[in-house]
Amino acid sequence: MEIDEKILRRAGASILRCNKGEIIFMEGETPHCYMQIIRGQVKLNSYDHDGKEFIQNILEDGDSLAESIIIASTVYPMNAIALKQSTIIKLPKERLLGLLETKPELLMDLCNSMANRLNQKIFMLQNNSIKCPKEKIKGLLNYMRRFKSSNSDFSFEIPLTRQQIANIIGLTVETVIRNIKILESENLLMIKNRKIFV
DNA sequence: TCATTAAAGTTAT
DNA sequence: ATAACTTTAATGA
Repeated sequence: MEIDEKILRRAGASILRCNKGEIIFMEGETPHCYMQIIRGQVKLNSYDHDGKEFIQNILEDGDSLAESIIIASTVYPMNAIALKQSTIIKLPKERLLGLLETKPELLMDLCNSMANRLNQKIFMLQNNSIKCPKEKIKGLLNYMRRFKSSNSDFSFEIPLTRQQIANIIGLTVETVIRNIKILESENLLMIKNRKIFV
């Protein structure tokens, strides 16, 4: 979901700047504003009982932050933390709802974006229930390059660190590293300057 | 087999 | 320089 910045400003949006590592919202808080990243990178995460991080999503320029939660009128089920210095535009919930009423095109955008988010969740659920770590990693990498051509020419760079991959699929970095090397030896990916290409 | 721990090497800021 | 990330190795569940 990306609402034109001018529209948001006209509707009374404000700007929030945050530095790397800053918490934008936390699990359990009530959402008051629609938020959209103008520039930057934000992760949505949560922690399990013994503090192990689970990354739910990494969002970038133009992405909205957990819009389904505002619409559902619940409490945030995850934290949002800036991964880079970021500029975020915020619009109070009531104003967002007003916008959606006056601009029905936005409703369709919202619908589309929620459908995509739902698809992503379905994928993650299926992929993360796979036991074999190699297959889990393969699944994630394959999902990331879903809009690229199906034949792998190793032209798509995975924009994740190994630690991030591990925290998305619930493995340790070491296991991710070992299996990525196996996948490389099987010619299913390429490593160049520590970056993974599929 | 994978997680954990520790230690060291490499890259980015 | 210092932090962040990657890698290897040993050990244990």
